[in-house]
Formats: sequence, C-alpha cells, structure tokens
Amino acid sequence: MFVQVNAAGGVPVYDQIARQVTFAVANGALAPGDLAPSVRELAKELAVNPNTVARAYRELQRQEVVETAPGIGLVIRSGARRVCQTLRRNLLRERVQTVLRETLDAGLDADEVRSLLETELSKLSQSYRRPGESA
Amino acid sequence: MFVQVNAAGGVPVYDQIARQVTFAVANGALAPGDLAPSVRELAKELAVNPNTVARAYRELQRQEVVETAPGIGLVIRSGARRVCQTLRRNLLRERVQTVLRETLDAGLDADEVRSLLETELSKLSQSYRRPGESA
Amino acid sequence: MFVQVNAAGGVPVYDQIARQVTFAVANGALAPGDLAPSVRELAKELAVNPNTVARAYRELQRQEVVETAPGIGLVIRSGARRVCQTLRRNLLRERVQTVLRETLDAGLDADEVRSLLETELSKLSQSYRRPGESA
Amino acid sequence: MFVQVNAAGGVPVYDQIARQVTFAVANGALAPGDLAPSVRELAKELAVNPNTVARAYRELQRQEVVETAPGIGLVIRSGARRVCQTLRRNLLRERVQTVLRETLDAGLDADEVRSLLETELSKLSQSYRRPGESA
DNA sequence: GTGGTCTAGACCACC
DNA sequence: GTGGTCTAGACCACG
Repeated sequence: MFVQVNAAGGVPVYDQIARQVTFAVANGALAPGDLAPSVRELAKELAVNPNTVARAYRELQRQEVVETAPGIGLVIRSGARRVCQTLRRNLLRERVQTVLRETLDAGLDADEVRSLLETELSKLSQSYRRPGESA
Repeated sequence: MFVQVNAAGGVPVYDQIARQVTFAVANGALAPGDLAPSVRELAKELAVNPNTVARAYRELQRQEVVETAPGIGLVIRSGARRVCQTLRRNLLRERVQTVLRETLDAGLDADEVRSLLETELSKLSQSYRRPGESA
Repeated sequence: MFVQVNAAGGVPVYDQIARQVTFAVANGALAPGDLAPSVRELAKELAVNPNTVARAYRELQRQEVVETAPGIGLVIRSGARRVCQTLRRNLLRERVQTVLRETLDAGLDADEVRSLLETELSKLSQSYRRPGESA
Repeated sequence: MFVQVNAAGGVPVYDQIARQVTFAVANGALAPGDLAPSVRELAKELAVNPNTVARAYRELQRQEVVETAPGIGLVIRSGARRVCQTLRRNLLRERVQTVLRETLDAGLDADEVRSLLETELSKLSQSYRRPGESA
C-alpha cells in the first residue's frame, strides 16, 4: 500500500494520510474513477483509529479529491489529478519557503544555504531513485 | 532587540524565543559572560507572559547555553558559542532533510527539487541581504 | 499509587514526581508499553496543579522515558527500563558523593563517616523492609 | 583561606560561607577570641557581594558563633566550638538521613546501599587524607 | 532588582 | 477523553 504513518514526529496522523493520498493522485498512482481504500481496511492496515482515517477522507472530500459513491465507497473524482497537483505544489512551496526563511534567519547567506541544500539533496536523492521500491 | 515572535504559525512561542537566542549566540550577537535579557524585560517587550520566556530560558539552561547567577540574572556560558553553532547546524540540517524528504516523497525528482529550491531561494534572499533593514 | 509528594523540603514537586516515575520504571512497576497515569488523574490524586504534573512528564519525555501518543496519553517507551536504571544509578551516586564530600569537608575522617552512615542506615532500613507497609 | 564558594550547584552562597566558617570553628581552625575575616575583605576575596557575606555573618551571629566587638570586628565567641560541633553533627546527620532515604525509596536494599556508600567513600577519602593540602 | 515554582483556568488539536 | 500551550498572578529565595 502507498500509505504509511508515523505516530511520532508531531505531524497529525489524519494529515499524513490525507497528504499521501493527495500525492498518490498527483502521481497517477490513484486515477480518477478508482476506489479509495475503505476506511475500515485502511484503519486496520495502519493500526489506527477508524475515526482518524475518516477524518482524512473528510478533508479530501472537502478539497474535492474524492466523492462518495453511495453503496460503493469513495471514488477519486474526475478533476482530482489537477487539483492534487495544485495542492501538492502549494504545499511544497510553502514548506520550502518556511525552511529557507529559517536558514536565512539563522544568519546563513544564500550561498551557504545552497551548499547545505545540495549536500543534503544528493545524500537523500540516491535512496529515492525508484521510490517505494524497497518498501 | 534580536528576538521577535510570531503567535500564529503553530510554532510554540517559547520555542521561537529559545531558537532565536541560540542563533544570537551562534552569531556572536550575545557573547559568553553577557547577561541575557531578563525574563520580565523580554516578556514585556514581546508582549508575552513571563512564564513563556522563563520556559524558553529553561530549555537554554538545559542545553548549557545559559546559567543562572542567583539574584543577578542569566549569563551566557563560556562554551555557549560552540554549543549554539552546533545546535544551529543540527537544527537546520534536520529541517532541510525533512522538507527534502517531503518533496521526494511527493514524487518530484532531484532536478525538479533543485529548481523549486532555487526559485524560492532567489525570491527570499533579496529581503535578507541586510536582515532587519526593512523590518 | 506509587507516587507521593512532599510539599515542604524545598525539593520541587515536579521533580519529585518525575523521579518517582523514573524509579517505578526502573523497578518494573511501570513497564514499556504501559500508559503512564494521566496528567489530570495524577494531579487530582496528588492535589497538585495539572501544570505541575505536565512539567514532570515533560522532563521524562526529554529523557526518553515516555512519549506522547496523541489523543491517547503518555506511554512508557521501549528502552525506558534501561534508561531509568541508568538515571537512577547516576542520580544516587551523585547524591551520595555530594553528602560524603560534605562530611569529609566538615573534617570527619573516613571511619567517623562510616560509623555515622551505619548508625543512620540501620535506624532507617527497618522501616523500609517492606516499603509502604506502614504508610 | 578556608572558605571557597561555588556559585553553581544551587546552594546559596551565604549558606556556603556560614557553613564553612562553622566547620572551621568546629575543627579548631578558628578558635574563640579570633577575629573572623572582615566582610569587605572576604567579599573581595570571594568575588561576592558584601551583602552576601554580611548575611552569612548574620546567621552565625544568630547561632551564637560570632559576636560583634564594636570598633574591632567580629570575634569568635567563647562557647563557639561546642556550638559548632553540635551544628555540624546535626547538619550532617540530617543530610545523611535524606540521602539514605532516597536510596531506599529508589528500591535499593540496605546491603546495596552499604556497598554503594563504601565504593564512593573509598574513592573520595583518598583525596581527603590531608584536606586542603593540594588546594 | 533577579529567576524559580506553583496555582488557576483558558484554549487548542487529536483520537 | 488525552496532552500541549499560554496567560495571569502569587509567593519565595537570592543579591
């Protein structure tokens, strides 16, 4: 499955779930018309309270990513891919801005920041050549 | 003064204070032997409860950045500069890693991440050429 | 319950609570995976402000004894037993060294110290054969 | 000089001074009729606020260890030696009891405590064969 | 004047 | 229900 949660770290579980579903749609791993995993199934798999999964889906519904198909479940909406790509772009941009602001607030200049970023990026990007491959 | 807090944003105020003092020591704006701004004074200046400032200082004390001189105030410890530089480096590295991991998890490849970072960095770094100048 | 506080004596209440929980984990009275007594419950039982208990738990969290399970409570971490045994050993050793140094600074020689310790220990140890029995 | 203070460690400075003078009298290093070091002189030597030294002497006066000899200074009173030996005994006994209670509260049994004490005592007592010799 | 501790009570997010 | 944060204000010891 494409979703995994990390209870520690302060990030709300429902948020992690919603975000990962959004990313999956943006990537095409979930396509419009597909059924999203059921609340019970996903809750069981993640060892998480069903309420938590339900809340994640509620967010996705509000953002027009999924819709309920009565008697069937939750399906990915037709316009979801574009929506999710936008959500993803805005989310990432905001996160990037925050962390860049932090480095500049700390007193580093732009080139020190660039070198820090490149160092860490080259370290990390190796493990991500084929994301999920080893998971 | 070198510290300012932002009530919104979810980051605890006591954390913002502690971090900014740490950065000030790392930068040399506060030197070992100096008295840190008093709890009451800083609380008044930031329009924040003294307990919140006290909590920030408690963290700094635990990290061996300041020590209490009873009846005098809080003084920057002798080894503080190195400690703060280490703290700053580790903090920034961890934040950078987190956000990079997020972008890669979202399905971007390394070059897309590079371009995103460079775009945002060049936008931001202009305002930081002389930090505080326009504030 | 395994914790009781003594308002007099100068020892901070939050410290007494943290120490006693540490000892309980070291003894096995609290095992990894267990839920620590809730902040509100413990505060009520000890007739102490919830903030004070929260502060004690904050210390324990910093020492990696407990971790917060959001919406659930505080759980004893997996490595906690070893950590607490180490904390206990270091704490006691330091306290013993301090008091021994005091006696030697006071001008007593080693044998005078031994006799003082044995006198007091035999007086006290009787009440502790079955700790809590007479309480 | 027989007095030295340690600002860190939480023990009030005035307390450290008073206690060390008490011990010096108990040992005979200061004898009845001797002049105690003047407030200014001692304050300067210890790099401490004169108020702090004054407070220490106030305590000693209250405990009938010293008395003011107008125009001369503070002298050790005639009965001081016995008084100081009693003070010392009570102080040490109380400190010893406290730490023993802590070890027993921590779950150690009497023999474990004995072994802990003996280990630390033999380590420490070596440096104290001739106290102050290397200072 | 300084910091440290504690109480009381509010509000938030999460489950 | 849970913990986390913050405010408001009191009291203490120290210098």
